[in-house]
Amino acid sequence: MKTPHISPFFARVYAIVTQIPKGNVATYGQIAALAGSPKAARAVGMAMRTNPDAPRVPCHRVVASDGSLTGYSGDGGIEKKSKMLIDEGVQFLPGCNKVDITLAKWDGL
DNA sequence: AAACTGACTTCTC
DNA sequence: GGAGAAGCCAGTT
Repeated sequence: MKTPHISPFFARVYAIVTQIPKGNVATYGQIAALAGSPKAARAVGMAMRTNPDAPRVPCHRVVASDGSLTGYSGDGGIEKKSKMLIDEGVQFLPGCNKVDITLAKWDGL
């Protein structure tokens, strides 16, 4: 693996996202807190948008604070993202295009 | 070096 | 309950 010229914060975020267990999801705020700044949710989102290691970083496991799927520059957009989460075993709220963060939120190890 | 932008979060109406 | 505005962090231009 090559060393992409990314800032340490980005690397930290990617590491955290990569460590999210299957069937669970994490919020941007949670990742930001683990990265060292609980209010850097926006920066975390930017890291996902940059996503230099798309297949390596399960950015689809990262959702908003209320479980809403946001962003996803990949193919299919939110639709594809929700589909992947369902395939991973993440519970979704009925009638809403959001994940059941109440049950699927990552413990943060 | 300064200003703008962005896949966020939270409060208030 | 839904919509709008403000605040925050880090990166990019």
